[in-house]
Amino acid sequence: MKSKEDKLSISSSELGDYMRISQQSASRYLSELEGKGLIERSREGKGQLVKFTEKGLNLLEEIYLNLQDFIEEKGKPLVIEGKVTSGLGEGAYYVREYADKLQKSIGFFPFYGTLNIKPLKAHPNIDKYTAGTIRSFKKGDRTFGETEYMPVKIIGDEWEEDCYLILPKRTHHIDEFEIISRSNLRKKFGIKDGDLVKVRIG
Amino acid sequence: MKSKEDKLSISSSELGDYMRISQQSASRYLSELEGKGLIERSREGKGQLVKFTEKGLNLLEEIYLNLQDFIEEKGKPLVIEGKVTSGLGEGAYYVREYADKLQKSIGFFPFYGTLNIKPLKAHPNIDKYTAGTIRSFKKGDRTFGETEYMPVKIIGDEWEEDCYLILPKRTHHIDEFEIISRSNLRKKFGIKDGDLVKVRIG
DNA sequence: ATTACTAACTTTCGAGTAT
DNA sequence: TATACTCGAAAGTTAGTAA
Repeated sequence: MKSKEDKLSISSSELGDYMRISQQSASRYLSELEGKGLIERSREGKGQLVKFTEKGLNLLEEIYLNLQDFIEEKGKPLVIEGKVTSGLGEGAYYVREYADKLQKSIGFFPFYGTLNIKPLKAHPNIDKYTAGTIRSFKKGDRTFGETEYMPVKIIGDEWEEDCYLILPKRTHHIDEFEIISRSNLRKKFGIKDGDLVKVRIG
Repeated sequence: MKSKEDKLSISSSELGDYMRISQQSASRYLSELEGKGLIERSREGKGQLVKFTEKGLNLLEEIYLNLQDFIEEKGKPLVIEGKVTSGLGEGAYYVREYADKLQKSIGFFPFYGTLNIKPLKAHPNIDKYTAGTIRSFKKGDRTFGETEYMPVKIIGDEWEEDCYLILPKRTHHIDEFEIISRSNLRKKFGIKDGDLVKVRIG
């Protein structure tokens, strides 16, 4: 397998030997990876052809980028490209509830809405860029969960704006960024769903 | 943890939350990693300070380099720097036994000895550069195991030489390269133990 | 607060096989 | 030859605690 696009012809016992596990476990591993949609298989007379799916390659790349981020000590900021989406439309409600706490943390009173951005590809984990945390709190009988935030620059075709990215601690790994801003960016810059923007972190 | 040299202050329950496992398992993981010499710990009042050891960082780097090799489709050859060592001194004996088979495979009759080279740092797995295999065989009651080989260039300060690297399939992962050559390289170039050389593969 | 032991409980593994 | 199922054994996980 010289290229990541290649198919690999391997039998379950060869894989077992290579991994120093039994043929049975190797067979089971392959079938689990297939079940998770990470690889595709096709039976051959002797052995089977195995190749990564798009999803599998993305997972590998995510792991790779996380390691890269850790091992190569770059001062370079992280720039992630993504597509503007509508999210769940709850942004406005939550920002309203968190607004006064946000103001204390980030220094401005937020626009009642979020810009949701879905990254186009795998990217390293951004947790470590966290600048601060808003502790969980109650209003009446409703509990609002802990949320981290970090400064980011949102970059469009002909504009850019300093904003904050919020990272609710509970709903980890939806992989959609929620951006808090001073004003309505959709109106200010004429942004609409599907537009490509960059998020510069750090 | 912004740098790989940093210590991380974390409690076993924080780690458990982060990994979505129990506090007990997080504690066990840390203690296993410590047992394997991959991390160092020191108890703090609240939590513990954790940092990677040299060995741990090397393991991470090896994983990283393997992924890099797979994901970034470089045609660049792999160059690994290492130190000449004496190995176990068995080289001469084994080369003698494999000599006629080696001649058929690599096209020249090998010098009865190997140059052993110990890589200075982590490097990607070189299995995929294998050019051919010498099947296991018997001589009298002695069995000689399967061995793979690949062409490499050994590069010293003021010289270089085309050689072959042999990869005995049984004794995987000693992480010392054994080099087969046309003549006695130690004599030819005045190489001695501890000298730095480069191995160019692919 | 911690870390980490013990004792259940749960999951994973692989030898024996079926196909 | 293959792959892959079953099921008893081995390994991993965690609730309950001790320190």
